[in-house]
Amino acid sequence: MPAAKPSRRSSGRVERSRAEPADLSREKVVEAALQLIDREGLAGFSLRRLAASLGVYPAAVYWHLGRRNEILAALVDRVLEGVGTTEASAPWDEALRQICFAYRAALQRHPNVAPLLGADLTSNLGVPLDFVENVFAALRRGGFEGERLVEAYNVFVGALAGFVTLELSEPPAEDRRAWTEMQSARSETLDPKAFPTLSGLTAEQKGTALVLRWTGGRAQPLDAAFELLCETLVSGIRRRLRTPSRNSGKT
Amino acid sequence: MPAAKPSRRSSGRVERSRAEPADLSREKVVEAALQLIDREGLAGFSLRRLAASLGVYPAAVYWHLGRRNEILAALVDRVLEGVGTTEASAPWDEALRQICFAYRAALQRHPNVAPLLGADLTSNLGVPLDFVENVFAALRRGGFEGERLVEAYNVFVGALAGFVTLELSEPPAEDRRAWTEMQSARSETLDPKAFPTLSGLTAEQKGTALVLRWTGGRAQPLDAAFELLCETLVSGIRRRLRTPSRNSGKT
DNA sequence: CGATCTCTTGTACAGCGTACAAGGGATCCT
DNA sequence: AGGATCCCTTGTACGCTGTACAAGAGATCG
Repeated sequence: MPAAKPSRRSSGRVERSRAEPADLSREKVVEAALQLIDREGLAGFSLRRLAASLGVYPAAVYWHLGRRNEILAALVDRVLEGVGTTEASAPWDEALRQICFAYRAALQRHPNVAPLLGADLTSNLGVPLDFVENVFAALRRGGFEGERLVEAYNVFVGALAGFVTLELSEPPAEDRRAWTEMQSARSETLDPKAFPTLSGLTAEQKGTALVLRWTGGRAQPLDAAFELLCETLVSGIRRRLRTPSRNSGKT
Repeated sequence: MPAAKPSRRSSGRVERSRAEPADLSREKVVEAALQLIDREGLAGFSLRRLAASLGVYPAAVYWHLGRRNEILAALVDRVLEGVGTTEASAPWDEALRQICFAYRAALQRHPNVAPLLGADLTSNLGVPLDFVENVFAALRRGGFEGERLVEAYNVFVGALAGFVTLELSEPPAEDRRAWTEMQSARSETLDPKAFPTLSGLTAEQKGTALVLRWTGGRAQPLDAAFELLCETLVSGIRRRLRTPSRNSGKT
């Protein structure tokens, strides 16, 4: 005898008249997931909430997208769409710069997705291949081959993705205030004996320094640092081209 | 009427004779948490499992360490212990290099902790301040002041921490095989039209390239890439010293 | 000897990811 | 026309999670 209302053990569904067709699709679910995550953050995202936002039972979204990880991968793919595209005519270092800025811009549009890219190998399945292709292509145009090609690629991608994720990370939405207070207290009450350099910093400096800051990189983008990062990566990689390869005379 | 055994609704505790004193302490709990995370990975870590491994009810560990986030912050602090220390006599760029390698070595000892540092602002509370202090101190010794000091710091810390987290991230432990197959299938069946550069790579190259690889950075450390990253950061930051500051004539 | 403090027990709540049997409704085959 | 087949959704269930809190044991102190 099924109860008239689910009442307990929240079914994760919202009222919806039976007449409407629901009519889900992969794209619709991904779009709804993105909206939910933009609104509530990654922590506030769950299959049940996603289902509820579509007026549907959890297993329905499950059917279209599969497990949680696959949903997130699809999300990553959606967010990074087109991030790899560069002007084919651009010189290789210029192409790298374009990719840097496009990547960051894409994540700034959906900053709550950023954590997925920094820490979770799972979501790598979602990274669009043209992004990878174009980084490799640019480096090859620049003159990299073999081992050193992959090295340069890893440095570029690792530093870029890592930096952006770190920049965009936010304090936990729930106890945001407590966290903020604790963090700013920590950096105000520094023992000048133990931390001479740190205690010499101005409050504004501490407020924008990566580990010390008590606000996420959304409110305060680290634009100057990011530009410096790009230039550093490009020039460091270019510099590498000039150093002799161990195997230079081999082939 | 309490049941003789907890039986259902697993209490998260393991059998332990009442006589033993438990006798927890902050340090013991942190140590147990670290062991658990080393063994089972971050996903397999929960307050209940931690409590069980100590033969204690969950609320007991709660009492000593507080919420989950605070436990994780304590963990980060524990893992990064001493990572900041440099020879005071070392020139600034050498000090930065030392910090790079010490940071990576610390996380390689406990790779499952890595995701915490790349993505979660929460765990920043756990980063030891002497790490921050010494990066700042080195950069200041190098000649950085004001805005550019913080910029250089952010580039260094962001790229370093980001890269290492990315390098050490692993596929989800549960369906590791399915994931591996899917990922390697993806990079073998590349359309050479759409991805000419990628499909020209050897299997070994694809297996070590950051987004494409189907194995984590623990089995295959990206040593060469990491060294290149360090040199790139140091040289890029040094290069910055030579470029004129916008406000140069101001003060 | 009783009060206070420190630490642990025991239980509860709401929410989570995942799984699966069942069924409605359209479509297609014969 | 009627039945089988497929696509998609409903319902419900299981075991797990973080967090909370009242109650009590045991040591310490006045």
